[in-house]
Amino acid sequence: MPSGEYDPDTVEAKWQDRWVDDETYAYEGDVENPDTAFSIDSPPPTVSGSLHWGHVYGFTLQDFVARFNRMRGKDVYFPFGYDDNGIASERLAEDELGVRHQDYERREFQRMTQEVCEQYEAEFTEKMQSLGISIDWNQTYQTISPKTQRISQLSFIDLYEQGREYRQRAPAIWCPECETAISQVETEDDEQPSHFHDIAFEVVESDSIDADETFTISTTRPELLPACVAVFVHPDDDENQYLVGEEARVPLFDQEVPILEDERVDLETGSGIVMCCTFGDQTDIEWYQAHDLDLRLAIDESGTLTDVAGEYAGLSSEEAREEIVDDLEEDGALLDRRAITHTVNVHERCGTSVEFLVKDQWYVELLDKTDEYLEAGREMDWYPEKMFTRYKNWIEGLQWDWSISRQRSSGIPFPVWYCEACEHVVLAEKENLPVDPLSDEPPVDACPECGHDEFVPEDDVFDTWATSSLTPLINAGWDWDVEREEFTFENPELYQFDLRPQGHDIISFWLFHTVVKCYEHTGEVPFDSVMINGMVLDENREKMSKSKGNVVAPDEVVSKFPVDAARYWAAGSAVGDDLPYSEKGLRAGEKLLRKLWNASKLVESLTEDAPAEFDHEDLTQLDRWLLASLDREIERLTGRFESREFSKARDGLRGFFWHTFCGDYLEIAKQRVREGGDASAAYTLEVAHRRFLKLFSPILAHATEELWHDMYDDGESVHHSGWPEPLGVDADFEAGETAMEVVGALRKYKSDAKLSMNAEIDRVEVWGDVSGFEADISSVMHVEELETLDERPAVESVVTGVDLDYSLVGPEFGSQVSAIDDAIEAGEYETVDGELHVAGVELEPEMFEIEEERQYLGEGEMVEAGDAIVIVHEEA
RNA sequence: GGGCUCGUGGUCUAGCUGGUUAUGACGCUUCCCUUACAAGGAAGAGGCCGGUGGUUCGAAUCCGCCCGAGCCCA
Repeated sequence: MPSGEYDPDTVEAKWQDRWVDDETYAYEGDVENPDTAFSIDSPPPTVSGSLHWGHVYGFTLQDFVARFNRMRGKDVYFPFGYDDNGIASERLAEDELGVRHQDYERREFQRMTQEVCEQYEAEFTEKMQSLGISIDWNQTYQTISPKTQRISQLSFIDLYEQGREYRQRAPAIWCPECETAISQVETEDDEQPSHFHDIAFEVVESDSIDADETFTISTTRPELLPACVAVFVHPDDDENQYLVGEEARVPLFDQEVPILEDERVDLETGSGIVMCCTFGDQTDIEWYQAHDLDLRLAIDESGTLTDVAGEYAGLSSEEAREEIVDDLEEDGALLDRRAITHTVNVHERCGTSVEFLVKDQWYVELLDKTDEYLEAGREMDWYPEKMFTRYKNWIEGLQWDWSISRQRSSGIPFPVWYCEACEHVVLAEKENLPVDPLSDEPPVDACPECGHDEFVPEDDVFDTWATSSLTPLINAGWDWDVEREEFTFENPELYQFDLRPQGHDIISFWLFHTVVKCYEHTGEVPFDSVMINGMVLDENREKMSKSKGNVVAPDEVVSKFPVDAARYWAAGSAVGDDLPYSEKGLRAGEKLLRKLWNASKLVESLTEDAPAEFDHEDLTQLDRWLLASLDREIERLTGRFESREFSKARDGLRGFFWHTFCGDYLEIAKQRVREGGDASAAYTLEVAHRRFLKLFSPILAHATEELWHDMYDDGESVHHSGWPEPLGVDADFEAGETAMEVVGALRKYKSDAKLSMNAEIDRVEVWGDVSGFEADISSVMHVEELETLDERPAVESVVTGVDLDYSLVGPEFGSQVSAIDDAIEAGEYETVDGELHVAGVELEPEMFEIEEERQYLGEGEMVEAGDAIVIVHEEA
């Protein structure tokens, strides 16, 4: 029985433990009847040791959907994935164990990583459980596990066999210090001192160019001269326009390269003419792709110059730079050398300037099927709908296929070998997966193409998105059935997934790639619906980031506020909109918890003798009115949960509970029960209260569970108690509304008269239909004698103006509306037979309403109550 | 630089298929200890709906431009 103050610390921890121990949220898994499952494909967070507040927000929104559907009788599949297949966890393992991944066989290092991650995963689990998210803890997976590796490799093989993958040479970002490829997100900008070298290039003699014509190029990297493949001039650069279409001769190395024009030339830097080398920076790569330039690879993996550099081959790039500068000077080609600082791309981990290398890389073909992928996106329901635009724009802006190769030493390997002689691709057998070609043998003894018997293993690994994009397949147990020679699902009833949650920042990567891959593997769009969540901002509406130091730690919040208060906060904005962290929002949640708790204590004390059954026909007007109003609220609320309008669901339910139930109804009902043992009221209180607990349960998961067990059923969780259906009770809504307005008017009267709310009032007259509610009004407002008037009391009405219905007047009279307004303002109008004659036109009765102020001249004091009139008589 | 989204009292928001009185909550002011709750109740103040043009009889709402914020891409 609820008593005293609500103690969330104890209550929440108790239920979190019990939910886990009792497996309250376990997925039953009825494969027979796929319609009962409601499956969620929740993107797994990166295991790096801490969950941030954004995770809490995202998971809480998913939990609203999960709990609502569970209440509606669905068998909810809510899994949890640990994303430990990535750079973050690789580094974690290296740091914790004091090792380098290069020193281990890939599989072994992954086992070590998995072990290190286990501790962090346990922490994740504990934290998620302490947030009360209704995850089924029997359904977890790790992206580094052999099972996931198998699925990733199966995916690769399937796409290859479908002809959706190809291999091509392309630039990769390379750290010469770590001797590894890195992704663009692992680079950062760094200001470094350097030198600008002004170097004279000769123009190759032609019909329009004389033999000794030269121009100047400014570069910080003269060692890249041997890699120069073109020279660029800006289209707006009138002075140098004559060079476009000619050829330039590179000093010292003498290769002749085209002079082209391109808008990406920075006119402000150096001479405004720039050389393009393969590759010095990102722009060089763009030029290479845009202008179909040659490749001249002058620097290798270790930062050493190659044979392309002729006599400089074998030197490090620093050594080569110095020698080349010296030789240029000797030749007279070095016109100037000056110190500058400039921004360079460095590896965030070691600070070394990155190089661009050209590597063979695997691609998933996308560009030929963008229309289909767009259509696939359209087949899903988007919450909110507007976020589909981002998916659409992303697809429409695609310019390259998806590169899935990463030249890293750990990660999930490509299950591929190449024939040493003819480069024929040999794939692993599906039943043998996962494999690592670096340690495992290919499945054939000789090349099926040329018969050669030596193979080169592919040493690249998959881009992590290539694995992250398979979570629906991981969850549904996708696998290759050797007997039947087809792909199968262990839990086919889960696919398509009913809900895919996703942050709006990664729609383009995570969601898009997942849709593409699953669509290609199954021929079906993986998700029935997508729910996009916004970002959590700090209290000043700024993005949370470690460097700003404005990150909110979940632990801190939860130690200060109840988890249910955080859940209340999370329901505070439209899905898809960013939400600022707000302690005020959390406090509002606490207030609601307190209100619910206190109201429940009261209901408990009033319903001890409540009958289990009561014919609804025999309930009093007020009781039927309350239940019928609750019916309406349930319908509204259900619709809002269905359309994932959590904020409206929350505020609507809160308002109804707080004002209508606690404010209007409970005040009356408690007197009826206390003073007369009213069974109708006691029954209604209990029915309504049970329903409120169910309705609040998706949001206030802990408090409702505690109250439910205390008051109604210690055996079953409120979260499995079933969503209430409307009772279909008949009621006179209008009379009920009027009665509540009369009560409100009497409260205002007392407030204005500085009377206490339980002060007695001698006599009240009411004009207006409150039939059936008279006794309720009297008892709650302590009215000795309440009289309803059949006739409108003698009220003197003073016309104060005319209220036009512009939605009718506007279309009818158009430009005359302002004249009508002016005439009314000036009082120049009259009513004739119900019509309003004004400014030379006649308005129909439905177009206007005469506004009047009512003054009561009789005895007692008049209080307005909407359309009703209340007259208070005090004997004094 | 390009695309998308957002901008409403001090704060967070509803409304945004155009209709004149802009919703609710938090905070604030005044009053009320009424035995569920004073962390409650009643009343009240506070917004020219980011700015600026336009469409219209009428714009928070539709359109153009500008400013600011967030995200993605370059």
